[in-house]
Amino acid sequence: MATDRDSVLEAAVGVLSRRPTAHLDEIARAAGISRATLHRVFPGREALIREVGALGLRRFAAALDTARVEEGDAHAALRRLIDALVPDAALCAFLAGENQLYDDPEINELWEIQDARVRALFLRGQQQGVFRIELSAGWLSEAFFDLVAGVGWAVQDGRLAPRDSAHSLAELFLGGALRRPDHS
Amino acid sequence: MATDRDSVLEAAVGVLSRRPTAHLDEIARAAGISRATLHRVFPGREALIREVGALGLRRFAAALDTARVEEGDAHAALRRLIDALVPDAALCAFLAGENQLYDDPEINELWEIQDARVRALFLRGQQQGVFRIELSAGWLSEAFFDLVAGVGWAVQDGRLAPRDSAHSLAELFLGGALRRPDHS
DNA sequence: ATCTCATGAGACACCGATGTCTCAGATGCT
DNA sequence: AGCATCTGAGACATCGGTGTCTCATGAGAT
Repeated sequence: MATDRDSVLEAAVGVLSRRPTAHLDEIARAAGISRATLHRVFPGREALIREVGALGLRRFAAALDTARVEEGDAHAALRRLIDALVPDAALCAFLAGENQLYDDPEINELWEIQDARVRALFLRGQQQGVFRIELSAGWLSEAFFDLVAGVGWAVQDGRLAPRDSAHSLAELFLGGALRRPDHS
Repeated sequence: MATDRDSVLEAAVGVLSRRPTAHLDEIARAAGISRATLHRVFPGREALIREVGALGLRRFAAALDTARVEEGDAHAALRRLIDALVPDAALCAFLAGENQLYDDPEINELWEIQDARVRALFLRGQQQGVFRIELSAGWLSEAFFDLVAGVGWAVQDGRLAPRDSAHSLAELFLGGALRRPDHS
């Protein structure tokens, strides 16, 4: 039952995204299982971390797919991406904080692919004239991911209501902090 | 010579902001000293981490002071804060990623004070009509810090030029990713 | 030149987390 | 009921990082 593994991974994310050094005891307790069973499902800590990373990247890729980021107006595509990504913001927060994963070439490659898709989205948006061109697509994509991770942390710690998260992220990232003077 | 301690801390930040679990060996090597000397300067790992956090908060507070965030137009104050904060972005990246520090009540209190100053800046800006009021001051302040940390990581990893960092941060955070349609 | 002191290299014990094992109890099926 | 299977609790051994020590080296001072 794949759901079993995934539910354990889900619980692991909840702990690891906040404290990457959490002991296996905590993770097992968070998953509602014993440390012995955790070891039966995942051979060891390293494997668990890798699986969490892989899950995060699968979800990330799935969000890019469901948002159809390669299609249509870049602005609309980014809004779709935000809606698709925010439910997995905690996973993204984990990915952002875990540089240890970058040792694994397989994980690294998957990450590169998804990251390139996001960069391409921003580049396309710049070409379409909807995104600012003074900021590099690389920086836009990186900052976007930083804010997604920030949303994940804030929601987990109760500083941001899950209902507001997508809106807060979209408005800040797209529109910035300054009040639009509009045409005054 | 206090500079000695600080230079070690500086090197420690360079390593710890990227890998909070780095061994003392790496930190010592990064600082150009032996593990033995590192132990002579700081009693242990815990003390070192605490000192790095304290240094980060001192710098953070100093940046808030030099930027005079409590004075004048909130927009201009925030731009001053960005300029003052960006040189220590790596330190902020460390602070953002290190939740273990929050056990220490002294560190925690210092953090609360500085964080409140930033929140107050955004609140004042909202009252002045320069910052958007649809986004809570808390979220603005948190997102701002996330982006500062992101700048720190990006610069450290060479993905963002130090020269561009302040400008990239200010433009994105203040103006958002969308190209201003202005009055078309 | 000699002395003093800081440093680096290495050895060593300690400790905590991990990984593996066994066994008892629970669950589910026939 | 009897059996198979899974799980949790606990007891180990192992390993890696940390903390402490000693000793040799080298720079600087007198």
